[in-house]
Amino acid sequence: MIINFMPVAPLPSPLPCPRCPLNANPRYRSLAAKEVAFMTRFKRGERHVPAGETVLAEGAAHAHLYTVLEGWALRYKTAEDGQRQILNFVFPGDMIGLQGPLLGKTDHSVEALTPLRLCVFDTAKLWALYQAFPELGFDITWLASREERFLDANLLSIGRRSAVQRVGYLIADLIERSRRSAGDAGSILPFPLTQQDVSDALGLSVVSVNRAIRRLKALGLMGWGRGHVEALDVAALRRFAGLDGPDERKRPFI
Amino acid sequence: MIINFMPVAPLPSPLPCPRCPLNANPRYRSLAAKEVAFMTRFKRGERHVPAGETVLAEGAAHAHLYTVLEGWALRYKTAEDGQRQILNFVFPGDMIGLQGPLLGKTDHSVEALTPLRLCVFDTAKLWALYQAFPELGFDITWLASREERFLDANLLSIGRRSAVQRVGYLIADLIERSRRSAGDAGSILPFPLTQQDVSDALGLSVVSVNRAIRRLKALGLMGWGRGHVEALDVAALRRFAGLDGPDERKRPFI
DNA sequence: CGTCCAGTTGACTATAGTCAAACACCGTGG
DNA sequence: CCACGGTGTTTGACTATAGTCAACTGGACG
Repeated sequence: MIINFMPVAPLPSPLPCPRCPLNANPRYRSLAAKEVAFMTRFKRGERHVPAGETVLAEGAAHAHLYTVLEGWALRYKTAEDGQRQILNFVFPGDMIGLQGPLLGKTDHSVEALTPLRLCVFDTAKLWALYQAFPELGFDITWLASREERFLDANLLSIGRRSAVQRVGYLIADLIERSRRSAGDAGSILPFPLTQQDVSDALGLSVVSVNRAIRRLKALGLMGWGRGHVEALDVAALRRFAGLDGPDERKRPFI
Repeated sequence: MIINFMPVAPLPSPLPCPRCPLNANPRYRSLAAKEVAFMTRFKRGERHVPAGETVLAEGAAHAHLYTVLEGWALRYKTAEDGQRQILNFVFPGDMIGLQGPLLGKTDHSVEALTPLRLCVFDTAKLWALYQAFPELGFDITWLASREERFLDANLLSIGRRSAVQRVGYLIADLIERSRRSAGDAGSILPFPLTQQDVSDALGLSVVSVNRAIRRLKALGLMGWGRGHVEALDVAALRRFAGLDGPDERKRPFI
């Protein structure tokens, strides 16, 4: 079965902020008219990144800050011996590149998993945003804090769970986040990760990931095919993996 | 050898902000007079927590927000089976409890490793701080972003390094952070973690941690005794563990 | 002097990693 | 339309790293 991932047609022109797709998502907290007006001036343009390409490279100084409008990406670091560790996944509404303007350099890289549509901001204007709209600054802290919570959970998962549980955890989590950003789309969901990606995210070998996946399939908890997963019993999968109920509250974005 | 950790004598009265010990640390970015004046109003009082006690419990709603003035703490999560995973360590100048007011609940617990002196703020006033001093809001985002970077690094360590390297990494990192918060204090440093703590931070068993420590001792990279470590060759230890050079820039605090 | 806790050690087990080969699917070009 | 190549997945056999269990040591403290 082939599932075309996200209809990122070669989009002609940048979307004006009032028609921002994020603002239309009922699961996201929408911005007030005044804020949208400000964002229009803050927005610099758009950037489209093909799947597999690098958005941001570790170490470099970056002039831009992004919010994902469409698509998935991943954040990773590379160890001395060349192995990579995926730190987290990036979904629509998430920001990319905050570390640069704050800490002076970015310690991780970001790569597109699917074609990506990014909203571009000038890092130099970040401070102006805090001054003009403290509530947006607050939202940025919110986003940073949420990222921290994801990392906390990943750390617990990698540090203390078995290979099968880890895989279940990751997939259940991604299913949830995917549905939240794109709306429920039946039980078969596009899933742009390879088993190699999963192993890089969980600190496992590809072989172990493969065996874990087939164990989860045998248990009837999920299905896996090229480019998609089947959400058979997400509640049971979450329970198996030690994930608690998803957070249903609306989330902000910038 | 016995090393008394931190001279937290039963301190009589809260320190006024102008005499805040953090502001005196040359490695920390000091606050402007106007900011100190604001913080004086923002500060609610102080809280002293004995070593081993809980500062903040997972799940609960907390009315307070803290900045560590003196002492070490650790942030951890508990897995379903009761095992704990230490997420990160908390040093003077770091904030505790930000997740509560931002995300609505705290997903981790915090425990004092040494006697702790905390500066107490009302979470309800956090938003007022963003409005009155956007630059302080910016600094809070800075702190959140820094925490994220620590977690990124830990994730790489736990996911992709061997037991010995992980232990070396953690100890080298803690030596660096300890020195930064307290000033260099010779090669023998107070170190309030047990090997059990180290194993909980690294997703290892105590036995493995013990063997790793003696391997590092045999290599002449460090020393270990009850309540202290000996920094024999920190540069070599960092290299061995895959840590890059420490960040020398001044850090903010609230 | 005895208890307690942290640390240490050895023997054995288990989980996950490595290596290597085969397979399945998809896209390409003849 | 089919052969071919590449990538991603699957499997088995073997290895290695770290975990488990259990006993013991040694210092600190009452």
